[in-house]
Amino acid sequence: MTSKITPLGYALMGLIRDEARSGYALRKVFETTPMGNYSSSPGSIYPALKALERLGLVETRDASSRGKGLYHLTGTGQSAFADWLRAPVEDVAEAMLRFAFLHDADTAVTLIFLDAFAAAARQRLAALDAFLNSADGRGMPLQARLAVEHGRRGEQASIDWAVWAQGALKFERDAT
Amino acid sequence: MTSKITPLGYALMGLIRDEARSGYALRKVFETTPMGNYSSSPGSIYPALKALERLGLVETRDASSRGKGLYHLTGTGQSAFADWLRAPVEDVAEAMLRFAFLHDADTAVTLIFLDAFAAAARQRLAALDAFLNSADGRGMPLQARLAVEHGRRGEQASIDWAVWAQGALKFERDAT
DNA sequence: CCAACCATGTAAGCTGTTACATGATTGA
DNA sequence: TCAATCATGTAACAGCTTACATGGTTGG
Repeated sequence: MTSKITPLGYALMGLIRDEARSGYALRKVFETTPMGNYSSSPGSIYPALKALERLGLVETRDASSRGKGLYHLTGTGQSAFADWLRAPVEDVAEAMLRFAFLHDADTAVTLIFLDAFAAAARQRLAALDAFLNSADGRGMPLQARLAVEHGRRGEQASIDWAVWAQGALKFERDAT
Repeated sequence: MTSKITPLGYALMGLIRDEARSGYALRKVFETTPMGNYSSSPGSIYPALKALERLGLVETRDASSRGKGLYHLTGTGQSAFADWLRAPVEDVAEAMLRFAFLHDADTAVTLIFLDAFAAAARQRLAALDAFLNSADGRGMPLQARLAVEHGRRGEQASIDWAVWAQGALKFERDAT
C-alpha cells in the first residue's frame, strides 16, 4: 500500500508528469483552470507536495538558477500514477480527474474507462429510480422529489457524456 | 454569528423540523436515502447533534419510555433554519439540500430560489465556456477538454432542471 | 520607488472518516 | 438462545480551509 495518496496528490502528480513545475506554477493551475475543483490555496498544495516528496513519488531538481525548485516524477511516482489511472471507477470527481490525465494512454484503455464510468452512473441512476418508486420516495414532499430528480438528471448527463466522448475519441483515432 | 453550522447540521435540523427523531432514526435516513450524500455514519452524526445541542438549536425530550431521546428544534433552531433556507445560493450540494427543505415555504419563495440557482449555474457554465475558448483551454489535450465538457453538461442539466422544476411547482400550485 | 506579482511556507482549527466499544431488545 | 438490529457513542487520525508571515523581483 503506497500509504494513501489523495486526489489532490494525484492531480499534482498528473500535472508534474505532463511538465516539470514549481509549487507556485502548480498553484496557478488550480487558480486559473477548472482543475481548481480539486483544490485551492497554498495551505493544501505545499503540504501535499511535501507529502509526495516524503513518499518518494516526486523530487525537486534545482537545475537552473532562478527557476526555483521544479518538481519531477520519480520512477516510483510514475508507476504509482499509472496504477491509479487504471484503478476501478468509484468517485465521480476522482474519475473525471483521472480521465483528464488519460491522454497518454491507448484509445482502447480510455474507451474501457468510459464504459466503466457510464456503468457506474447507470447504477447510481437506477438506485435513485428505485428510491423514487419506493414507499419512502413516494411519501416525500414534492420539493424533495424534485431534488432527487436533479440528481437523476446529473447521472443521465454523465451517461450521455460518456457515450458522446467515446464517439469523439473514436473519431480522433480514425482521423490519424 | 451563530458560530458555524455545517451542511450536515442543517440536514439534521431539517429532518428534525419535519418530525422529531432519535439520533439513530436520523442515521437511518442518511443510510437509506439519497440524503446519504450529505453524510454518513455515527462518527459524524452524533457529534454534530451534540454540537447543535450546545448551540441551543435542538433539544431532547425524553417524554416517553422506550423512544429514547427524541430531538426537537428549539425556537432559536427554527429561526436559524429559516434564515439558512433563505440565504443566497452558493454551493450546489448545499443549495439542493436547502431546496429539498423548502416544502414549507410559499411557492413564490421557491421559484425565486430556482431563479438564483439557475443563474449561478449559468455563470459557472459561462466560466467553463470562457476557459474552453481561451488559449489555455485550446491548448489542452482532447481528454482534458472532454472532462471540461462533462462539467459543462452538468451545469446545463442543472439549468434545465431548474426551469423544469419551476414548471412542476407552478403546476402543483395551480392544481389546488 | 512602489505596487504587483513571484514564490514558499506555517499554525490553528474544524470536519469528517475509520474503527472500535458497548449494551438492550426482539424475532426466529 | 442466538443473530440481527436498535441505539449511542469515543478515539485517533487525516485533510482541508483560513489566515497569516516572509522575502525576492520586476515593470511603470
